[in-house]
Amino acid sequence: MFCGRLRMSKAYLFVLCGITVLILSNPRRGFTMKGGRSKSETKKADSKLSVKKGAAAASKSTKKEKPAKDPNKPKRPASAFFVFMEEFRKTYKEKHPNNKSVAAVGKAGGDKWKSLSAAEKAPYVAKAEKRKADYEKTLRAYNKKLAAGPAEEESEKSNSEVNDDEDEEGSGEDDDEDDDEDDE
DNA sequence: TTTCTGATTGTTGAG
DNA sequence: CTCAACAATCAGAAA
Repeated sequence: MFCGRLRMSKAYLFVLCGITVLILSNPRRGFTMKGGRSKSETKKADSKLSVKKGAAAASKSTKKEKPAKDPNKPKRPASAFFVFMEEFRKTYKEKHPNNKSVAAVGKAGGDKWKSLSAAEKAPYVAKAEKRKADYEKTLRAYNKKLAAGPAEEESEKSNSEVNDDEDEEGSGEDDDEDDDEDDE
């Protein structure tokens, strides 16, 4: 505590090591304001204060490495838990409108999630899978774009670009197959 | 003003 | 196979 926040995130390390990178972080406000992702990760080590920081710090110490942050880079698909959370958050907010801690919602959500049965998780998992499929498609377009020409600044002309040959949305949206839950 | 932090679990990516 | 990072959220805290 004397040091205040020792747990500096990647961006912070950059600042300490080189301010150059920080400058690059400025323009990103248009894309994602929340650059800082949580670092709680696995609680196995119970290391809320370190883990990723330690490794990152070591790396940075030797040499500053840029994580190549691409604005076009597709974000990872939300897992079933996150899908469930989206809805859970609404419910929780109604019950606790005064709550402002995301941590509280997270805890409650996690607890509730564990309380759910496989059958109950089924719909969420199904949705998550769908998201994953979409993610793959997006990632594919992203890769292609990189191959096409990542260094292209200023689009001179509207390029239709991403449309890849290949399937174009043929998926039947409602794939609600019977859920024969196989719970053990 | 802008960026980071917290807390949850799951999934993905890299080693 | 295993570990680590990151996915959303939202208001507050810090620089």
